[in-house]
Amino acid sequence: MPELPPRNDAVAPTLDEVAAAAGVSRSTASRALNGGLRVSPAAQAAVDDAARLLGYVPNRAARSLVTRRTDSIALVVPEPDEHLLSDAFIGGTLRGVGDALARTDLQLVLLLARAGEPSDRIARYLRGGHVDGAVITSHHEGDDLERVVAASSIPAVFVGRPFAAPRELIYTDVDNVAGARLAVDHLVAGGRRRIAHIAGPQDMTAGVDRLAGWRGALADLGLPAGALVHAQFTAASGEEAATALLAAHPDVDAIVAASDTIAVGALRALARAGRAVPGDVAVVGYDDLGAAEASTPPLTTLRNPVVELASTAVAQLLRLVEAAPGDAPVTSVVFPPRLVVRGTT
Amino acid sequence: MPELPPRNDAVAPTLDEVAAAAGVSRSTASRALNGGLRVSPAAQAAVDDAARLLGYVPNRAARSLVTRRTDSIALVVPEPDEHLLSDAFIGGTLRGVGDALARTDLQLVLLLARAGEPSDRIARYLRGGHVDGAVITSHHEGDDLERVVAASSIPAVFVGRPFAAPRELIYTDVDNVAGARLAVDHLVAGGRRRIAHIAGPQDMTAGVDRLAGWRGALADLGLPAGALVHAQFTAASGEEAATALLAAHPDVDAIVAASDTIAVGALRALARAGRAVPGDVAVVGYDDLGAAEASTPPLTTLRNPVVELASTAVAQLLRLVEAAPGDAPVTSVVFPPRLVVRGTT
DNA sequence: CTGTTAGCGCTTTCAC
DNA sequence: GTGAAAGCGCTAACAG
Repeated sequence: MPELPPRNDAVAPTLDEVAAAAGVSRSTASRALNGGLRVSPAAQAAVDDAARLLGYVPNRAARSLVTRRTDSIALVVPEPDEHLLSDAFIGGTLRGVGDALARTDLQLVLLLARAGEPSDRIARYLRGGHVDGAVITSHHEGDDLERVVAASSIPAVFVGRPFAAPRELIYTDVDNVAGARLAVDHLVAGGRRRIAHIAGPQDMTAGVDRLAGWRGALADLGLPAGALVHAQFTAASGEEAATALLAAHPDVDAIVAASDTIAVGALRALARAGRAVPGDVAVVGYDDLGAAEASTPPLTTLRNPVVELASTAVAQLLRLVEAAPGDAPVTSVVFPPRLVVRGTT
Repeated sequence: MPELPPRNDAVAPTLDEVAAAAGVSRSTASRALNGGLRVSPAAQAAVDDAARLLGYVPNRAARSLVTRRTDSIALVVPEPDEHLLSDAFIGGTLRGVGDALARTDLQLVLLLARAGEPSDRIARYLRGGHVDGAVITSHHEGDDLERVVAASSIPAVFVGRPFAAPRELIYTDVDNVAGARLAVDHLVAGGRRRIAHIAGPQDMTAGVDRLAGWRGALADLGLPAGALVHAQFTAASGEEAATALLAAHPDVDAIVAASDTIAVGALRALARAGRAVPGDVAVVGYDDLGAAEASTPPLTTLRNPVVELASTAVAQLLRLVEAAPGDAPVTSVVFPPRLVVRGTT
């Protein structure tokens, strides 16, 4: 039975103490603790016991100083606006990230941009080598994260297609173009012909792609270009946009909204205008993150698999981080859209 | 003009390189970079320039190895369940934390419990000294975080009153007891007398306190003990509970729900039962995190200031971390409740 | 005000 | 299989 050194409770035990307790050298203790390559069973057992007894937890700072790995990845949220934080987006994303990290012992560092602050701070952090990689979510055109990532050598995966250099930047996304087409097809199959779109912000590819899908579907079906208005991803903005839409185009019989929040606002505008849903006007939302199901009537919508998007992003990132020179290249992943039919169509 | 060493782009520049570029010793460079105490203006300028030119970013691992500070705090989410992640809770919490961290250069490490996993991993992490402090949110009775925190010396602040040792554990919370009383008072003022409660989970103090407030208010007002059912913090559970409630007590004229999600479910049950709201039955929710305003009709509710709760928790934590022996003790902070009257009362 | 000198705790050659 | 020694990048005495 090895002699145990006095336990200093205020300070975490060091590897030296574990080694001493186990009666081996620090090197052997280190090896034993890190997979046990070239360690005798006896030494291994002694070290394991000592570590457990002492409640040893390796000092990550010391380790990463020498390994040059931090065993942590960053989740970057460049614009924590109302939309992102109050919707279920961030929650779903966290769950996905958590799931993907579950089998690892990586830590998650959250990098939230601060209101009105250039992404400079985040860029410095990322290139400072403080994390092994980054998942970047809620990315807007104009914040220079794309450039930073492309320029630096930090492994990174975007959640949601970035604007530029799609060949070089890796991302996960749902096929927003196909999703919007699905919405139009569904509405047309339901007999609608005057299908309007309330587009989302065009500084996010989700907004751009959904608009493109709606437009493309109408064109492909030989339908006239529908009415188009723009909105932010909020109910208030959606309500306002829908009100304007109804005023300018009283004959619309369907609305494809760029998000469920927008659709909920549209529903309100329709109610105020005395239009029955789906009797007079059908509505399709986008995201299915809770608001769609909770709305009255429940929204027909397109599923945005944010949990899967996030967990896949982390999985790809880990591949990127671990990549050896000869490995198959890590690729972007695009999920197919799925229509969820409820009460508004 | 100091000679610049060749810039090695693959590796971040070290303090030595900055010092060499500035023509000073490493210590002087270090001092200059850390507030510039006892550094000549000339040296300071030279170091600043060199650091900027080289794009120097201090290595946190190396720094924290010697300072014994990590310059990061943890946000602990012991049970990232459906409720927490899909509601606006986590988003609001993140915003609050982000706000409070804005003036610091502390990093945020997110510790998410994994499904079915004992909080052991989190406990080890916290006592491993990997963070300077922790904010613990969504804490349930039974996860041993309280014990861990009380036993270890890690500075910690709970968001939401913990169960045990309230004297020793610091927290921020809204006064949930007073909030529920406010709800009852409001309903009574509106002429209601048969006021039921759909209680939340009793393994969270929010659920316990809201129940206590409802019960206490009825007693104080000399009203008979109202009908009581239990639910999880979800709409589906709330609907189920409300259905049972209406079956067992058809004469209720008001419901105090332990959360807005529960209230939304109750609204559905009432609609299905053909009871007009607020005509036949008034409903008060709790939280006002978006669901209340979005519901049809909009819910009267009690505001749960999650953003403030979180930012205050961080503020108190920073005080705790920085505390010098003689300082005034850091205390818990309890916010008064605020009733938001909308369409259901 | 400045430089020299020691480490912080850990992994990793490199001999044995 | 094991230990000795070196060093990751940084800060903090301590002399000067």
